[in-house]
Amino acid sequence: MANIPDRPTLDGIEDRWATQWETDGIYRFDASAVRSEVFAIDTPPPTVSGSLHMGHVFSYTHTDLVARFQRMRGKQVFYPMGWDDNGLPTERRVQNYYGVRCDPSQPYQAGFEPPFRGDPPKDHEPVPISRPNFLELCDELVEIDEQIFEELFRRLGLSVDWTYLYATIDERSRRISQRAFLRNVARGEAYSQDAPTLWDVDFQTAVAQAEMEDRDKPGAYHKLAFHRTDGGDDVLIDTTRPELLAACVALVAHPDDTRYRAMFGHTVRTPLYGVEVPIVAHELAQPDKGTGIAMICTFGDTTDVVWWRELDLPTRAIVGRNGRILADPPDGVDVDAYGAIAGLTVRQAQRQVVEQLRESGELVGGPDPIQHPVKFYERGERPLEIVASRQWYIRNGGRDTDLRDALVKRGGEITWHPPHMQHRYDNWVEGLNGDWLISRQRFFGVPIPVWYPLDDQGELDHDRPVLPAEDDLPIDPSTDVPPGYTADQRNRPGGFAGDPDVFDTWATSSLSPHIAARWEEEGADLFERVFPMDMRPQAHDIIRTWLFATVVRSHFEHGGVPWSNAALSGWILDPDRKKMSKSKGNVVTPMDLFDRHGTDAVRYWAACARPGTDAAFSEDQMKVGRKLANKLLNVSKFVLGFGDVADGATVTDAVDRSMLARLDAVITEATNAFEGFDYARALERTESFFWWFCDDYVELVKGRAYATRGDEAAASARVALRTALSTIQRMLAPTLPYASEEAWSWWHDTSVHVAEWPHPTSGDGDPKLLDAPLEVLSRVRRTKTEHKVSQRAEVARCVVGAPSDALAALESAREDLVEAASILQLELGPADEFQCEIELAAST
RNA sequence: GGGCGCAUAGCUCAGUUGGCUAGAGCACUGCCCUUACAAGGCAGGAGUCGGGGGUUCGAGUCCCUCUGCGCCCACCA
Repeated sequence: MANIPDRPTLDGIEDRWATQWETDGIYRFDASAVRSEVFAIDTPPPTVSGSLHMGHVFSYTHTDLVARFQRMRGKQVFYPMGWDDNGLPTERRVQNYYGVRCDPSQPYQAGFEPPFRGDPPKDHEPVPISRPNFLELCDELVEIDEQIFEELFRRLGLSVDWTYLYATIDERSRRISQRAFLRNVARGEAYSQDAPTLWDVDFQTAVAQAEMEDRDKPGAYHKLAFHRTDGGDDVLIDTTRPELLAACVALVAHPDDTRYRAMFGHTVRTPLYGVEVPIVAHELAQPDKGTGIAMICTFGDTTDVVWWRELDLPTRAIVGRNGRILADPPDGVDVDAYGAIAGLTVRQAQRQVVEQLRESGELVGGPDPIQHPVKFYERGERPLEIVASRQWYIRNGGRDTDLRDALVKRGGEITWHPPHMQHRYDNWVEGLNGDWLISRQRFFGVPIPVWYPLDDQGELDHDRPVLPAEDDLPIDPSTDVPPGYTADQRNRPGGFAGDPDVFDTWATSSLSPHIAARWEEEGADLFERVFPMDMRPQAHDIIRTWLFATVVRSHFEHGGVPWSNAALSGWILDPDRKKMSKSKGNVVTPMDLFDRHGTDAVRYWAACARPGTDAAFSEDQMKVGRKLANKLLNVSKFVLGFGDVADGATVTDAVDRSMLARLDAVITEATNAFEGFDYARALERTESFFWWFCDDYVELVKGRAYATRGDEAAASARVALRTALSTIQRMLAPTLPYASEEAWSWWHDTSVHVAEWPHPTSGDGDPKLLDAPLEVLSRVRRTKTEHKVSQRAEVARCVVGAPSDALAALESAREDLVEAASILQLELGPADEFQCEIELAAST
């Protein structure tokens, strides 16, 4: 018997065991394992440009629970970690942290020192710096942030193999991301196109459909009079965007609308600008909206894009990439009227146009305020505009029914936890209305590995992109020179130009299985050992982005799904059921909670939430977890305190066999639950058995175990106690890795986390045998409580009547019962129904 | 407008093919220093299972319907 402390404690065990696990490498993945021996996890790489919050603790714990279970089941668990550090969030953080902004027109400054490191004053005007300088600061800051993340995840006890750490901006990620893209290009799955695109005017980048969200904003209907060229009455239209009047290319009504049917084919002149535009018909026009006839502008919204494309209308763009009205009007637009809005922001332009319309008398109604949904970039502050620009796309079924159907079918090949999350996937894929826009006009990202030839006039030829060889990856087309050219031909007629854009962050993170498993990297055969992976854990709000994008990439590259299971986690809510947010100042830092309650306790709280359900933040629940961990140490001390059992000692007593039979049922249930990713159910069953074991079984057999009735009787109890303890320690190990390891270490040389997950003992005990004796014990306790005496007080006489089955059970537990309840005289007799009379001894 | 989920004790939630008197923890109250544990243990009160209807010998559980809350999606006139 090794070293059981006199006073077991949870204090200090976390540092000790975290260090030991790292030293022993117990979470190392065996890279020689073959696919069938592996359980592979596609860990979500967290965005590092922010602080870690309880949501991270919550969902990453869920994954770790499954990982630990699978490891104990004998699987080689591939459990990598990654940082999603490329992309806009990091850029924004760098701007705010150093007080700079990226301006690609600035020259590079060697040894540049940023004006601030953390919290520039609010009135500080960001210093424009070159792209390379900006990227250096990005690299510097993510390194700091990643260090903090790693410390937290280690403390949380994630059984990650840290040797497989990756970052989405690191060289391997860039190479794999570019390689996969080139394959997509080669197969025709990726293409570039000049087309109307959702555009954020502040970040000045294109935005994908998946990053767009509706926000309810106030707006107003303005009723405008268009003048018929054939001399009829004015045509009245309602619009919320009068500032786009100069971009108007047509009016549109529903083909069946009798009010307007006669006008189709005729033309009107726009107010203010006097442009002649046709009246056209299209089914998307809604007769019940506004006056039933709408103006089509290039481009006011995505419907305008559809009309423009399907009705083959001209283009009159007036909004620039910076969100301001272009300096020069489109052809045919009245120059004087247009001059009043040139250079204004969209908002200013609206006021100006309304003023002009009032003066001209062409504003015949409104503004009438309304609330309506407006499209925003999810991180943006001003409404999205639609501008025409050349962008790269990957096909995703948005323009191709067959592909869409195939991708929906792929979704069906994944097992979803919980199952109803699949609806969100189906819903999203079926509602796609365009291909996946992957290029971004940003800086800190994986460069799009493409150059374009310049013709003799210096015009870009986008139709014949120059691609790098795979062996040369990763490349940066802004500094690297394409094959067949020399550096001095850059941006010269007859030479080449590099694509200035980077990939959207999802375009790289959609390859997380490939990056983690080093797909097609030199000398690596890891990928074949782990792919397709077993589990993709992630939050449900990024089904439409990360999950779907990963399926798309895998579908194209491998013709299959990237993983067999998707486990979706829920949100953390305030105790008052609102989504936790930083702004409300109610965020507690995870480290602080680890310190106050212990990591196991925090993990316990997370483990209590069923997969996919939202959970309330609850320190009370953590206290329960703390109690459980504490109890585990104490009961371990008690059981192990009897010392080693003699060789060959077996469980002979029916009472003990009954307890083990109950335990077997719990093992089976917990195992099945865990196999189905339901860590919460597994814990709940284990935990409730555990408390029953401590409160009832242990109390019942305690005396016998002390050898009050001889060594042979004691041996049965001791063997049973140790068998149960071993099982319980192992079953609690995923949830309480620290306390379980601590208690396990008192009688084992190796870690509980690589111990074998328990199997039922397949004994022949009767699980119901203990019901009647424990009922008597419970009644005795109640009687003592009611009479306000100590539980140690003696029972002078206890008369129990019971049916034959229960009577037999009581007989077999008689000695244990008498001792545990301090019964002086126990009389058992047959009765039709259970009855029990208790007579306390005269007060002591 | 379409889709999905939730509603059980004051609070957080179990309740998996329909089946004894609906459970647990927290909180609350009372008792007990019982040699594993007082950062503990034992015990207690507390619920018209959101409303209504139906199927059934029997419904928290299945069907219909209504209400409330939440999430996802949707062409901004």
